[in-house]
Amino acid sequence: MPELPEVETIMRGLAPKIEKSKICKISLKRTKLRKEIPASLQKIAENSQIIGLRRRAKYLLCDIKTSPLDAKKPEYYTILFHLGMSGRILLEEISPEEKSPEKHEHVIFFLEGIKKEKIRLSYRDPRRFGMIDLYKTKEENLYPSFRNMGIEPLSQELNLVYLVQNLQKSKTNLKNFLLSQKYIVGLGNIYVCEILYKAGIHPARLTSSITEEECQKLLYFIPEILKAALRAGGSSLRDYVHSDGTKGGFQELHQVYGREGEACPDCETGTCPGIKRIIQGGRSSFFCPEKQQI
DNA sequence: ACGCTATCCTGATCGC
DNA sequence: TGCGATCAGGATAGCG
Repeated sequence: MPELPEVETIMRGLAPKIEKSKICKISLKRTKLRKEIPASLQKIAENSQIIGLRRRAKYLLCDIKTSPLDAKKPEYYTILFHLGMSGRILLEEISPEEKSPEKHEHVIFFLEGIKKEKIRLSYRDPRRFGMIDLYKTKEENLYPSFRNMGIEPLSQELNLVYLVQNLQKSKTNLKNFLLSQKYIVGLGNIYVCEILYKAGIHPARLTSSITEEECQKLLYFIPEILKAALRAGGSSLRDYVHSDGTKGGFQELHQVYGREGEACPDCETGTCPGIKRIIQGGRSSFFCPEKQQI
């Protein structure tokens, strides 16, 4: 389940290898993922140059500059990738003919790097929860996914005023608030569970009941957990791997996620009953009933 | 307008 | 051993 640290890690691994590359050919094996891949992708992006890679929320964005055949001005587009639950983007430095597509390999980009090397960039996604889309870069903020989207958790925008105001505005519990992408982006089930555990706040607490002191803990642990996950290269549970196929290591550092029944790492033995699991909004929440009281 | 629920999908795992 | 049931959950349409 690629969340902010996983997408950022993939982006950082990919960027130095494909920036300034030319997209020579795009091979579409299946066009229906979570939504239809636009039919214009090949026409617009083939023969374009990759200007840069970015991450926004859990989206990986690839900025391209087209190469019109006639004397027209180039146009700037962004190819958007979302990895859903099981998406991977894998980079291999091989010629196109050296490898036939694997199962669940839906799209393959054949690139030529700055040193004329051949690069095969493939999008694989067994569960097809991901998406690939295209829009004009300057119209990015009109793109549906980016309208009404919250702020980046590692930016200065995440501060006490912002958090207090939005917690008051919201009428849900803290787990759903952090997961919704409406206030803060990039957090998924794993990191929300880990953040609430370290902050010592029960996931079912109503947002309106969160004190200023608790806000300060959230403001500390949201970036802290994300940065620790980035240092470890993300969390590899099922499908997530880096663009070179290697795994992240943060799953070893999960304190509560997926650890129902285990002892709470922060509690002294005795009264703590260990990690519990509840369902909120159809999703598992892992927490310590001793540290995180309702 | 907001919050909640169902939906999409397949591989891994569990229980009989 | 085999096979059906269950679980995992990000974003979003649709409902109340």
